[in-house]
Amino acid sequence: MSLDERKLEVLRAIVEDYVSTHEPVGSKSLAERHVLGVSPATIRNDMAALEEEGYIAQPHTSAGRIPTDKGYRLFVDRLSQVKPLSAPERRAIQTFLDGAVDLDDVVRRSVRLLAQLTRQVAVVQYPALSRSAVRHLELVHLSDGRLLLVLITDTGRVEQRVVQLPTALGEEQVAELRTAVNASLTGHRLADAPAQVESLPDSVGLELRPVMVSLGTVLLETLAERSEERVMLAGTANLTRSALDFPRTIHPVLEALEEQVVLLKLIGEIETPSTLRVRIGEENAVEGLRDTSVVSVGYGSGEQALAGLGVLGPTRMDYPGTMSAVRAVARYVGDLLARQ
Amino acid sequence: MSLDERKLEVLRAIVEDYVSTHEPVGSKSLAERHVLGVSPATIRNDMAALEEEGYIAQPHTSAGRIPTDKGYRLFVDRLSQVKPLSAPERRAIQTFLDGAVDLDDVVRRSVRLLAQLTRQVAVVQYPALSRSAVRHLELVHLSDGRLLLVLITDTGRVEQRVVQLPTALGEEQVAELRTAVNASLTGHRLADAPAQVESLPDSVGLELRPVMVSLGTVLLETLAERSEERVMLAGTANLTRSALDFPRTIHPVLEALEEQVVLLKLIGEIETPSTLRVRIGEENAVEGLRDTSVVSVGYGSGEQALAGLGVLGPTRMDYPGTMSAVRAVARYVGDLLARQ
DNA sequence: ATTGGCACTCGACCGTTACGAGTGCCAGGA
DNA sequence: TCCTGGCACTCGTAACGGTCGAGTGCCAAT
Repeated sequence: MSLDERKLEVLRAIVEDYVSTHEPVGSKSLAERHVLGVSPATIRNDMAALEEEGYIAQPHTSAGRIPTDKGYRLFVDRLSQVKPLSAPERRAIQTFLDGAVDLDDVVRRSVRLLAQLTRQVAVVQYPALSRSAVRHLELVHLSDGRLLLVLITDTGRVEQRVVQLPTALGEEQVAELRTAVNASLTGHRLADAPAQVESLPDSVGLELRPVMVSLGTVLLETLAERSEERVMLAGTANLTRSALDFPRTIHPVLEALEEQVVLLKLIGEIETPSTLRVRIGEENAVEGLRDTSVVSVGYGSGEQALAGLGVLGPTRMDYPGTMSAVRAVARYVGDLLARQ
Repeated sequence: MSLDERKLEVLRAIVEDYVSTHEPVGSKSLAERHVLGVSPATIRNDMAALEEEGYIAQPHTSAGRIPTDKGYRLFVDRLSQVKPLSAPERRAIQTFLDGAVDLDDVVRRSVRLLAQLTRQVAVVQYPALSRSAVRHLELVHLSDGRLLLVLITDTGRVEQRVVQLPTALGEEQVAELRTAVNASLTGHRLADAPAQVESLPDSVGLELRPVMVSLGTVLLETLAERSEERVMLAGTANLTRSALDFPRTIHPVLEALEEQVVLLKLIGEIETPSTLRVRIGEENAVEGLRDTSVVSVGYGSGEQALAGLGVLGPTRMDYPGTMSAVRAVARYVGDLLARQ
């Protein structure tokens, strides 16, 4: 039970060495590479204790020790201090992101940046519709009794859906609809949309009410279906940099990454920005991601996060470095979107 | 030089066996599994000739033969007949694609479908802007002297860019701009946009001309930058299904797939629809895709292709099956977009 | 032109051995 | 009580050597 100061120090040393060398670490090399002030024999005793407690394990009898998920967890919680980024790194982030011309570009640039900085797989979620506000709603009249509904949010997201009309419309009627919809929704958060949509039909002439109803339905549908759905991925190739990272193959990992739902589970579900979350190995409920860790965080300007972003890599990753990179990128992206 | 009928038959048998077993094929097993009417010894002679001509090769002395890129090429050009899809497959494609609600959805569904049908990596390019026509242009006035330009094409693609205004504008002025821009561009193909944009400034009042100029500039920029740029990928996990498929690792392949430019080179550059193109191994100019083949085709309703789609897999792939799946999906997608 | 026979090549497989990194334990010392 | 050097032990890896067999090329006979 008792993990005194030195044992923790030994665990830290094991994690650090294992992360950098990718090989089980033994008592002798530990004593050489770190200033622990004791002999290998003493370290061996500590290691035996750490193994007893489940923080480290031996791949086989005559090998050194590697950290377990539990060991990494302790390391992340108590032993690591967030490594600040270097000045050039900060500058690189800034200049790279500042060049973005629209939301797509922001997301694309940040996900690439994150992949490059951490040398891992990066995931960035688009700002959730429900947490954005309506900037403008546009109705475009298509040829045959159909209407294209274009929704533009204050974070720059654009969603479109075709609405099948119950009756054909004239241009002036479309204009009336457009005015009414914008009057009641522009500036409002989309989370409040259901209430607003409720009262929409009352704002137009009698003969337009059925049209307004189907418009409202489609709007709510879009909100429900696409609310959190979009994510962007980069750096998949980083998974294969060192073949030793994954016991069997990376197949299950790639499969998991193809599932949007899974990605959203990993990155999403974030309420307040800038609270880093680290999920290590088995802590990922997803089968197939048992040998990976996920570092994620919410981004956004205000109190509430707009969406999440993060990084996925082998359990054996550089946690301090990854954590600081993820946090830094999230901050910049949040600021950037606030300035839009 | 002379490749008589039987030698071709032997080559076909070798390709078919190698594709299905993934192992070098020898003369004896060839004689057993195929009705060639001759003894293994004769086949050996033919194989020696085929090797002499460069159509097959031996991994090492005491092994069977495998096809070379040149061998696959001959197979694709002269020996394979496109395998028609089964009725259930056709139906599956139809029902799966018909459920799409907008362009994003169409692309997402087709790329997944293609990956699933071929069990390989699928790539679908968004309809090229330059080959689409303008359905509507919307201008949304942002707070501080900026304008959001939203471009909607007849294929359902939506692009947006923020325009930095030289001077602040009133709502009526924005309306004037909107009317003018739509009047001159709606219905026109975007390939003709440069000419149209030229004359835009003349269509509005004097004081709006500088604004119109910057608007035109941004429009052309968007066209240039994003014209062909967007693609969607699926089925990356299929690369790892059989570890034997790639001599070293799939790392270079994954890296190549991360580069949009590379993907566009593979899938794009297509003028007429429904002409299948097969690029085998070394024929891909891209370093890192030397062990893969790409089957691609243009899709679109009319004479000219809107964009391309295709599939990437190990050189040792089921060419007839892949080719028919790619062609079928392209047809359905083309029809679907024409119906929009 | 085709075929059966035959000698040859060479990678895959398997058991043996040697090596060495790393461990656990123990007895002696601070 | 805690630390340390010494030592026997374990076990995975690498290297070696021998066998096996699939597959070949060649040749003489049909």
